[in-house]
Amino acid sequence: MAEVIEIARLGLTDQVAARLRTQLIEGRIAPGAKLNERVLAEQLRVSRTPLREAIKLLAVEGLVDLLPNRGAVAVQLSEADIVHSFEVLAGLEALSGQFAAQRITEAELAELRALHYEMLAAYARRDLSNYYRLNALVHAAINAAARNPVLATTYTRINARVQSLRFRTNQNEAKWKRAVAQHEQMVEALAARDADALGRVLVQHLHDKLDTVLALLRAGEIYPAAARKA
Amino acid sequence: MAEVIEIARLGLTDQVAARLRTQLIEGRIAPGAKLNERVLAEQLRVSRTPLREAIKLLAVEGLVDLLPNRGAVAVQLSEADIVHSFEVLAGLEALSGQFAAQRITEAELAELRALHYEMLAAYARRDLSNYYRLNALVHAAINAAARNPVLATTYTRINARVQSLRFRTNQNEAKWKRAVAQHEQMVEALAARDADALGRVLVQHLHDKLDTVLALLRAGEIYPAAARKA
DNA sequence: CGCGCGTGTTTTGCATGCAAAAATGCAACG
DNA sequence: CGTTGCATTTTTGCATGCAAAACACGCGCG
Repeated sequence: MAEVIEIARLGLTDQVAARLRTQLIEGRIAPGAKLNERVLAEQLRVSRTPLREAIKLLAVEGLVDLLPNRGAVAVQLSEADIVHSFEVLAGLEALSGQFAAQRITEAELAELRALHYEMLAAYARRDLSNYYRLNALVHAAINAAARNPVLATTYTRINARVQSLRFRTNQNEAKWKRAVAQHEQMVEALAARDADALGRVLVQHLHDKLDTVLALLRAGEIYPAAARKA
Repeated sequence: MAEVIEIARLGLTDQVAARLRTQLIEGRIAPGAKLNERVLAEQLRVSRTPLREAIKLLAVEGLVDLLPNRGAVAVQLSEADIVHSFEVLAGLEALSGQFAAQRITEAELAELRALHYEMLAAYARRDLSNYYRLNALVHAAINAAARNPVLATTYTRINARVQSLRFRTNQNEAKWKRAVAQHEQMVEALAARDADALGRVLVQHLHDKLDTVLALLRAGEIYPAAARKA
């Protein structure tokens, strides 16, 4: 809270935490993989102390699982974990949407529209990587418009857990089209300041996403049998 | 996630974190107070290493503020922080209520009623401390009935930040009566499995609580001028 | 009298060392 | 051939040591 203004370059612990977080979210450290302190410390060129601190941070964030006296492993979400996470994410997005609908400025709305059109462009080109990037920016813009930092960080933290799963979805053309249509509705609802409509669209959007992820999970495409070591 | 079954006694870091967390929530460490590593390490009879790790955990949880190269201080919530926290808590409670209304069992409902009546007894006796305890148990029971551990821990974590404020409220008879009436409505809505009604009551309940806290804050009764050192 | 500056002290941040717990390998035994 | 027990090795957990940054204080200067 009460964020200090100074830019304060962060300590080693935070740098290490950031690097590991990225690797976990992007799946570069496979779910279920054991995090060996000595090995990671050498890889990252730091001593074990800041590394250990970073790992504990990530444990609080829910990205790694801490086994007492036996180290840490990258979390491997069960189907139930995924459902629970999406349930909360949907609730938080709906909340975010309601606030955003009440609080968004014309300038923010204009920027959101711009992002939306860029996203449509990426969709038209079937440019998946840019689509993802812009998609994330749209949701971030809605969160920003909600003017609630607590909500924003809470959402971000839970979202991080399922981010790696979402990386691998959306090959399906029909679902993609539907997702784009929902984004269209989001912008409309925001323009109309219709909080309830926006909430409904966002919940539905997340629900669809959950379906996609679960389908892939059940098809065994997400956790390919044994998790290899990091 | 994927909680291991073994009871695994926790390490020093977690014990220290738990003790500090309690002290912060109960206000025994005053908001704004600086946390000196050497002093705390002596008080808790541990070396600085597990203490430092614990402090960083609490920073992620939002209970302390970390100033790079200058240690940690117990968070002192601004009015905006409080409003933001309550907005999210209300959203999470509403979500929790919706799930609980759909998923609560008869046995759980019976236990909830029992807790509710115990709470009424404490209210009748103006037994504030038991009222608080039972009040917390009622909300915990609703969270449990929602069958979503992610939601439960998210709620608990954000609630911890404002817990110390809630400790000092409810002297006001009229507001207390209103809070009890709202609890009555919660039980009714749950019995009727009316998710929307429950959600509305919970949101209103939190909103009233926010009003109370803000009133006290503005009266200067919560952060009494200068925060003394720990 | 106020303000900047330099020095000594404190405090944080990180690396390293050491002990305890867990994993591993191996051999003896059923 | 699998299993159990023991010794060795590895790995985690905590304490301590050391360097750098922040702080405190007094002195000189304007």
